[in-house]
Amino acid sequence: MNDLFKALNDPTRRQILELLKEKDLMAGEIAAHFDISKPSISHHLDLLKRADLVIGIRQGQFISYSLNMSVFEEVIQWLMQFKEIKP
Amino acid sequence: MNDLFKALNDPTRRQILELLKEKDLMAGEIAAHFDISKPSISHHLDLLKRADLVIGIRQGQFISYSLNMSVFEEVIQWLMQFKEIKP
DNA sequence: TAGTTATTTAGGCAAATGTCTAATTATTAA
DNA sequence: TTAATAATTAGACATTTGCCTAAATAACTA
Repeated sequence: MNDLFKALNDPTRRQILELLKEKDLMAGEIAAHFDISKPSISHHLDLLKRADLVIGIRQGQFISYSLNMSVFEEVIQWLMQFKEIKP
Repeated sequence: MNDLFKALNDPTRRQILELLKEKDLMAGEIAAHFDISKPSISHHLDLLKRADLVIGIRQGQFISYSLNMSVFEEVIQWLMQFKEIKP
C-alpha cells in the first residue's frame, strides 16, 4: 500500500498512467509527452513498476509499457472502507 | 487531486484516517496512538485538513476531528477510470 | 487574574524525492 | 565487428518532507 500511494503521489506518474489507459506505449513515446529528460521518465516508470501499476516488456530495442489494472482494485478497496457506516 | 494523494502518501496519516473511521477523536487522543510528538501529529492533521479528508471542530479546549467521507469518492472515481475497457 | 491544559506555529535538521547530465547496457543494422 | 538507437543506471544537486524542541495561542478553572 505504501509503494502504491508513493507511486501515485506525483502528477507526472499519474499522467503516465492516464496515457497508458489509452494504449500501451514504448518508454520513448511516453517521454515524448513530457518536458522532462528521458532518464527522469525512466525513473518514474521504475517507481510505477515497483508499485506493480505498470508492466514493461522488452520488444527488441524497445520496452513496451502497459497498465496492470488489477492493482488499482487494491487501492480502491482500501478507500472503500471509509464509506461504510459508522457504528 | 495532488493534495489528496500527498495526504494519503504517509502511513501515519493513513492510520489516522483508519482511527477516525471508527469514531471521531480529539487531537490529543489521536496523538496518543502514536510514538510521535504532538506537534508532528498536528502537522499531519493539517495536511489531512488541507486535503479535505478530515474536518476539525473546536469543542472548548479540544478539537474534534472527523472524516469527511465525500472526498474519498473523488479518489475512488479517479482510480475507477483505469478499470474501463481499452478501445 | 493567574495558572493549567490542549493544540498549533516556528525554526532547524536529516532523509527522501525529482531533476539533470554523463556513462552504461541492450539490441539492431551496416 | 563497429556504429547507431533505445533505455537504464549512476552521481550530483535543489527542494520537499517528516520529525523534533521551544514558543505561541486558545480556553478552561481556581
